[in-house]
This record gives sequence, C-alpha cells and structure tokens, in this order.
Amino acid sequence: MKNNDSNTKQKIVDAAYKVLAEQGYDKTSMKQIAKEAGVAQGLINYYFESKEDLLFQLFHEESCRYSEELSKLSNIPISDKFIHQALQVPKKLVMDHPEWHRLRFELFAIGLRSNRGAQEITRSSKMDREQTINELSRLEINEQINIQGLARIITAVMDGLSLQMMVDPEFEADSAYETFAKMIEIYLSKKE
Amino acid sequence: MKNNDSNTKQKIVDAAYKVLAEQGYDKTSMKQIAKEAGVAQGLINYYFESKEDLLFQLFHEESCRYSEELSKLSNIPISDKFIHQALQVPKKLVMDHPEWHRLRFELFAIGLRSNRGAQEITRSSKMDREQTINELSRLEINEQINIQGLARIITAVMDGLSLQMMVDPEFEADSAYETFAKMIEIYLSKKE
DNA sequence: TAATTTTGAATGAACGTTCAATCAAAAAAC
DNA sequence: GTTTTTTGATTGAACGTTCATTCAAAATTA
Repeated sequence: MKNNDSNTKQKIVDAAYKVLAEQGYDKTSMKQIAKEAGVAQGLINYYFESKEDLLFQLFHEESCRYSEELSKLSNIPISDKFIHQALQVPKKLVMDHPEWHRLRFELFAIGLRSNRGAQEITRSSKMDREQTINELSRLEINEQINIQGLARIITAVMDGLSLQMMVDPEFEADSAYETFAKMIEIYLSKKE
Repeated sequence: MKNNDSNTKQKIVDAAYKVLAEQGYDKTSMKQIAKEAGVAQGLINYYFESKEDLLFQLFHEESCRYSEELSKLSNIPISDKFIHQALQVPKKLVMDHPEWHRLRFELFAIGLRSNRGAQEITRSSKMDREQTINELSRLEINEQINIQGLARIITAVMDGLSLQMMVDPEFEADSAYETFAKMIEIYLSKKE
C-alpha cells in the first residue's frame, strides 16, 4: 500500500495554520491552504469533513501545544519573586506568538456560533485554568482565598491583556503585568 | 443635497446590528441585511462603501453607546462598597447584552487584520480605559499606585471575563467579579 | 425640470464541496 | 518470483451556490 503514515494530514494542518494566521478564517480559501501544503485541493476534504472541521482540529492541536508551554510554570521555584516570574511565561507566549492569539480570538468569534467550536474553546479554557490552579496550590494560601475565582481572574487578565497588546502596538505590557503581579501578591499575603 | 437626515441609513445600521449579532460577520449577507431593513439590496452600497465599512460604522456607533452606559458609573457615590458597586455596571452590561459582546469580539478578530478596524478598536478601548481612570481618580489613592496600569488590568478583566461568560454558560460570574472586587480593594488600601 | 434616493436585476468572481479517474504500493494468487 | 487484484491516497476539473458590488432605470423630492 501507499505510504499511509505519511505526514500529509499534518502538512495540511501546518499549512492551514500558516495561512489562517496570516489572513484569518473567511479570507482563507481551501485553495490557498492546498497550495501552501503542496497538495491537491480536494485532498483536504478527504482528511477533513469541512473547512470548519479543519479549523477545529487545528485549534485542538495548537491549544494542546500551548498548554504544554504553560506547564513549564512548574519548573519555577517558589520564592518571593514567584508570581512575577510566573506571569512572564504567558506574557512571553503572547509576545513571541501573536499570530496564535489572533487565531485564538478568531476561533472564539466563530466558536461562539457553533456547538463544536464552543466545546473546543471550553475545553481549552478549562485546561488553562486548571494549570493556573495547579500552580497556585503550590503556594501556601490562606483558606479564605477563593482559588477558583482567582484563577478565573488570572485567565481573564491574560486574555484581556493579549487582546490589548495585539490591538495597540504601543501598549506598555510590562507595566500592566507588573501591576497585576503586585495585585496578586498583595491579595495572597493579606491576613485577616 | 436633500433630505439626507432621513432615517434610511439608521434603519440599515439597526438591521445590520440585528442580523450580524445573530449570525456573525461572514455568514451575514448584504441581501439579508437589506431584507431586514426593508430596503433594496443596492441601497446599502449607496450609503456605505462596502460591507466592511458598514461594520465599522456600526461598531463606532455601538461603542459610543456602550461608553455612555459606562459613564453612569459617575452616579455611584463613593463608599466602602464603591468598587463592588462599580463592577456591577459592566457585569450587568455583559449579562444584558451578550450579543453586543459577541459582535465586539468578532470585530476584534476582523479588525486585527485591517487598519481601519484596528483604529476603531483602539479608539473604543481608549475611551473605556479613560472612563475607568476617571472613576478611579475619584477615590483617594496612594501615590505609589499605578493608576494607568490598574485601569489596563480592569479593562482586561472585563474583556476576559465576558469572554468566559459567553463561552461557558455555566460560568459563575458572581464569584469571579467578587474576587476581583476584593483584589482591587486590598490593592488600593495597601499602605506601605 | 433637476437632483437625489431607491430599486432589483445583472455581473462575474470566488467559494466549499464532490467525484470519477489515476496511480503506486500492498496483498493475494499462481 | 511473477502476475493479478485490491486498496486507499491523490488529483483537478466541474458543480452549484453564494456573494458583494454595479448600474440603468424608476421613483421621489425639491
């Protein structure tokens, strides 16, 4: 039989990522993706049910890779600089891969209108939040602190700040991240 | 130059808002908008250069309206419940008008690929942030506090949380907002 | 009448998807 | 070992549809 563990499917996903990141979902045609992948147009529909299906599989894969990056947080030792250092990781991810975040927001927009999309997004968000909770529980935290709530806020800040960074090229990310680090530190150290 | 303050243009914008909020940008056709507005298809291109142009004008108008809603914050008296009460306003806006936020995120995705879009978004974000700074400066704040940075974080949280709310219907917004209110309070009351 | 607004059919490009045909390689038959 | 059959990956043209935009003409307004 022909080489069926060829990386054809992966080639298509990679090409799709490249083109989609550049142009966005609706300005990207299957034809373009096929060309980028060096493959016949029809082949994409052999491996993927539809254009949307391709997008969601792509997102799934990329969000897992993203989560793996986040898991490097576990290597940071606990110290009084921990929060500060930990926030550098997602910040660096946005700085280094703005195209991934742009694509992520695009999927949000699309996903909000489709069950499959919403599912994929919810899964990915939950993964990120659990990662955050994991890291937080390495710290000694006052029982009164709502860890779930705090994790939600941290996730929200990461999303919201990356939005601002993408939109405004002059955005001073450092000062914002610094402020937030201080907010978390003070919040966690509060004794009552 | 005749009766150019007829409400025809507004009718189109309103219809566009309704259809776009329901279906999203690329699944919405000019034909649908025209039908919803009760107007011939070609008339839209008489008033608007293009579909994108219509979207951006719509966004401009809606974001101004949104900002006006936010300005109601000024009516809240300063008290020890202020932060808590103030956060209720944007929270209520998301709860009451999820479709506006969905459209907002869609415009983010589109705007990130277009100059005009990025401009419109930056303008709107700046307006929101200035509103926040305005409210914050009504409080007596330690000079060491970075108000600009704090405003960025608040904006980010509002965006990030509304994203989570839209994606996950079971999201417990109250507890997240409550946690954040406490974080701000503690941060502001910190004496050093 | 002249200018402006409105109509909706026409246009042509672009799209996602389908599918019969091709082909190389694996399996089976001899 | 050689031939035949089967498999499924791959091709690219073709299909039917949809779309934003255009435009000549009609209606309205001044």
